[in-house]
Amino acid sequence: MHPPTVEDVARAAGVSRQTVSNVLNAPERVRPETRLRVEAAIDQLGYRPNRVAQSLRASTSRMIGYRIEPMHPQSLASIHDRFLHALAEAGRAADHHLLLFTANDPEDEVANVQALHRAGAIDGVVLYGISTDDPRPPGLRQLRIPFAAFGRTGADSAHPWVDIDNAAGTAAAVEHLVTRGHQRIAFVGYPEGAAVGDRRADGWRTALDKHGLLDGSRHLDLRGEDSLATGARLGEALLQHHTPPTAVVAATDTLAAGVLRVVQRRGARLAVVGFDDTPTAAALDLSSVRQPIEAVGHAMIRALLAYSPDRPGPSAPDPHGAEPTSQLLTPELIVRASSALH
Amino acid sequence: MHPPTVEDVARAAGVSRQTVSNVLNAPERVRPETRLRVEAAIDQLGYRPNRVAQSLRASTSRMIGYRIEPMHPQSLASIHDRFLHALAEAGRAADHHLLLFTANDPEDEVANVQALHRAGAIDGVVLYGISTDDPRPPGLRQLRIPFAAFGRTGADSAHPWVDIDNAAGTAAAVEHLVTRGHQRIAFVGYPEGAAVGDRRADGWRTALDKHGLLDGSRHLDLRGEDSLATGARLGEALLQHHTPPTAVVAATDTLAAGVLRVVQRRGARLAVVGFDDTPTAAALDLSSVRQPIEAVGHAMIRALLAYSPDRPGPSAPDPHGAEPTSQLLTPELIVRASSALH
DNA sequence: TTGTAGGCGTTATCAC
DNA sequence: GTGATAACGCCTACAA
Repeated sequence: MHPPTVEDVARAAGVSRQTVSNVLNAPERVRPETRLRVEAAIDQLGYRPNRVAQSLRASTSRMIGYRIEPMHPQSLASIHDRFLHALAEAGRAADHHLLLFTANDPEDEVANVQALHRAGAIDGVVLYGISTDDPRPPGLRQLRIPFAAFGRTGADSAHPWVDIDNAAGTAAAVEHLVTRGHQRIAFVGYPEGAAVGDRRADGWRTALDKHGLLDGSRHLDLRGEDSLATGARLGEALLQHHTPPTAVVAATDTLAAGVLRVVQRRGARLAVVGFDDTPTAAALDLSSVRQPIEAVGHAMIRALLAYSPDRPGPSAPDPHGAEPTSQLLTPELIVRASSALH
Repeated sequence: MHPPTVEDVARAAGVSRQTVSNVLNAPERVRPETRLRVEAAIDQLGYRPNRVAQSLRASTSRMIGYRIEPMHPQSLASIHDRFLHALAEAGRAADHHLLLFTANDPEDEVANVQALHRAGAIDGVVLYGISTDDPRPPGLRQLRIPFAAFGRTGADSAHPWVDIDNAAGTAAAVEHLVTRGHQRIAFVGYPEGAAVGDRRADGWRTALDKHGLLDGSRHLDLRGEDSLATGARLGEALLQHHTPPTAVVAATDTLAAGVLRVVQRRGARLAVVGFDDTPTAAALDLSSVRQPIEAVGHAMIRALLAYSPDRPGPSAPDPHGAEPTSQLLTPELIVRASSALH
């Protein structure tokens, strides 16, 4: 009726509980013939070690917390789905599972993580959508709760993080456009101050400068919130400029889609490249910079688990003092019609 | 150092462990003054009951399994993100959390659910994307693992499910279009045989019939796989028909987006309504039928937990024999430019 | 090589 | 009203 326990397996195999445990955790210590008998019993009963009991015993839940946010309605589909799947897949490989929770804001997230951690429900947490002055890294560090962050804050980076090279992404977009003959290439991005947005702007600026095109394009740097409407508004402004650009690099697919809408409505000729390669980009035939999100997920799980070894013994070096295993991954440009037709 | 336990609280409050437990689980049994002292100690130490120990003790993990699928690349952003958040939120209200796992296919999913269930890691599972002949409901039923399904299979419905009224959704789209004066309204959907697709086609057909418009539109019923390319191809076919429609109801936003692309490319006048109200719909200014996905999430958690009472004692009636608390929820049409301009 | 004992943190049961 | 005892299933010493 109830799932079998070691006890049941032991009885079935005619050995003691510990022999069963040894077969599972230290097979070399048990005589082959005994092992075979025990393994047969395990198979026959369909025995699986009870994870809850294991967790209690080891004071390790093998669970990783993750806050699932309500989707921002004004923004397009994010790459969130892909990221979550990558995390789950990477976790599986390390015999860890994801535990989803909700929160109202970053402070609330820290509080909920602390509660879950104290309750032994999670060993650590993966942070998504890090902002420049994100309160979560310092908060969790102070609580000594293991975590890994997707993205970097402004100053603090003395904890595991994984990030994509945003500047390299926009730079690749510029390279592509320059190769296709564009000279005046605009940038449409977030307001200055957002770390991700600033890095994407940097990549655009640096790549232009490398080709000696910065002087002709520097004034074509427009910013606004991440929404379709803003993209459309900024696109409009670009088209009405007295020296309009022939191409635009956008900081997000959402902004790019807004620009694209204006372009199509006006029948203008303006190459557009977005960022994130959301499903919408494919739908719009929009060239976009694709984040290697699967690799990010795997790197984050690795970093998190390295940061918080299974059982930090008292003699082991303080994991919080160890050098974090952080990584910067390079995105890839996906070229589609929006930048390749004219 | 380590999180405080009942023991610590008891010591701090000068009572025994059980009194602490009573304060938490049967407050009426403890003298008010003692209770206050214990509660103060709990607050001061920041004590949280260890969920793992609770789970072991109660043989209930208060975890709900959920398979996270890799996103289908050819399809647009799904409503998956919203759904997951709704589930997590609803779970929180019931003191349950979601545990994410991966699987290669439905059979593998059942196997993984069984493993997790035997291991005591989950109490039940929420099924997403049910197809007509889905192997998961019968499989899980046979394993006596509690579950709730988003969607219905062909025959079997003797288990908790929540579904949206797909026919009502397309019918609402038709009503809207008829009100705006359209007479020939086409349908673009999945190949026949898919339960969801068939129901959406039914709604279209029935609504047309109600207005006596079915004869003029019956031939405008095109099917194909759920992709942008297919949508574009079918849209093309519709435009070149000798009696072309003036409006189209699509079974998904993906198909609708494909149609829309052709419409814009050709400058044709054709109203389009999609289904799912994905973020892409907003990006394309595409009217779309929106599923009340938050309500679905809540209903599913309710159904699942009602289906699997906390501790099904041997004397309790077999939960698998109880009447399932299933629900059909009505979607809502979101009108945008794609169907409201002309 | 195999078996015996104890405890991870919680709560239900039963005395006091 | 409060406190001792036992048990959930597992694993890690230690002993045989």
